[in-house]
Amino acid sequence: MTSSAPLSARAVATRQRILDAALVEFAAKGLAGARVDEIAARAGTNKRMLYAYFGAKEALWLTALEAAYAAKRAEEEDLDVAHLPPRAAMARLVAFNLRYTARHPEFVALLNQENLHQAVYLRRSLDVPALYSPLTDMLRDVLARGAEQGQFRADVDALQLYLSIVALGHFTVANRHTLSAIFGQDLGSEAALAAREAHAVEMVLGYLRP
Amino acid sequence: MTSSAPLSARAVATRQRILDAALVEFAAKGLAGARVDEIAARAGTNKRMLYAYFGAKEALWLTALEAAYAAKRAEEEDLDVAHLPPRAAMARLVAFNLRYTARHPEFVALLNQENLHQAVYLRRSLDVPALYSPLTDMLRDVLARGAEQGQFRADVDALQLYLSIVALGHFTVANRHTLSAIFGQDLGSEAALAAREAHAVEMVLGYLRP
DNA sequence: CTCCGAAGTAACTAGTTGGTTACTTCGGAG
DNA sequence: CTCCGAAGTAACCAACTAGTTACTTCGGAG
Repeated sequence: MTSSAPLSARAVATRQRILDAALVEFAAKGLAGARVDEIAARAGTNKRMLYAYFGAKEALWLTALEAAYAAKRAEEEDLDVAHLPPRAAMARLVAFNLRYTARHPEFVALLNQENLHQAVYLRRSLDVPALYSPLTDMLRDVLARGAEQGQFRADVDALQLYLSIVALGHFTVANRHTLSAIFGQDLGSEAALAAREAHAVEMVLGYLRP
Repeated sequence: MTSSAPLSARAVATRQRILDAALVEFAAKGLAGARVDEIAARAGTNKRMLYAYFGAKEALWLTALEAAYAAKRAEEEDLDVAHLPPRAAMARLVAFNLRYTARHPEFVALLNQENLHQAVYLRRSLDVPALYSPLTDMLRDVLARGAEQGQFRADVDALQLYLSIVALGHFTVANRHTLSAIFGQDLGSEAALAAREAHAVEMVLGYLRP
């Protein structure tokens, strides 16, 4: 069990390096395939300290997962679309989400792994509200404003649309290796991402057309 | 290395039971987390025969993955939309894909795992064309017919649309556990699937509207 | 009934790995 | 400079696991 006393600056730095290294190793190898020695080595520290701070491999996994959710939430909170007209705001939300997953394939990998675990670790998280995406509230607001102004249909299920927006971004990142093996194209290039983003935005806006 | 002589009916049956058991275990635990003893036990056989037929755990993984792709391809080949009007045909393709992944979460799990491996095993497959989905060709045909009849826009990127159709079905299955943990809803119920299907069809058709 | 390959059993090997113990060394605060 | 907690080192343990070996038993074809 980790100490609950406040950590010194040096201790905080070591802990953070372990967490960063864990993110890389868990994203590349999954929980079962990740190696504790490898994480410690990548962090420039040792197993002793890893166990001192995190207690167990599984506890490190959950902390890394929570940190990944928190990082996404923080970027979402910086997203301000309230001042944009509805269509531009919606395009912004779709593009943000697609680009976020493209920039953070490790987040996508962790989600996939946690679903393999049937979200067993996530359910042990004590901070579930922190996992909730502010995107859903922004989406509701933009949908309401769009409908009021006659730019969007009024009968949209916000949860369904949220799932679709996230799906459009998530899927190609999650499957980029098998898709590349089959279609022989690099889906991670800037050109491919730009095409993907344009398509996703058009798809969502096409759906919302009254 | 497995024997290349034709197998007896009994041998074929044992091999198939091992493959079926492997699919379950790999889908639940991933390659690194799966246990060979567990696969053998679930198949009602033993490690000796597993190694006799497959040679190594990784070879079993690739064979299970190829079998999963082949099973999907076989069902896709049974899908006949050529006689349907374009909109109905497109709705059919979208619904088929969404329902296929809902019925086969193990396929989704294997894809996610293979992307974790960066498709290293899939690239060793000697039968890459078998992995190619007939859906893409059907999609091109339906898009062309729809554009000819003025029911679809004419400037659609078929690959982008294919990725989106698959994404709409794949994502909620791939993330059903983390989404349930966060949103507190069972996305696998028939009601949820029906809502998801209706939404996905509307989204694609909305996008295709001229 | 016989025969032989399939199938099964059990022990084994060699290596791996999460986690622990028992120290020594380091680095920053006072 | 001293002190003490952080950090590191190295050996260790116990359990696990992929894969192998050396058999025995089973089951179907002839």
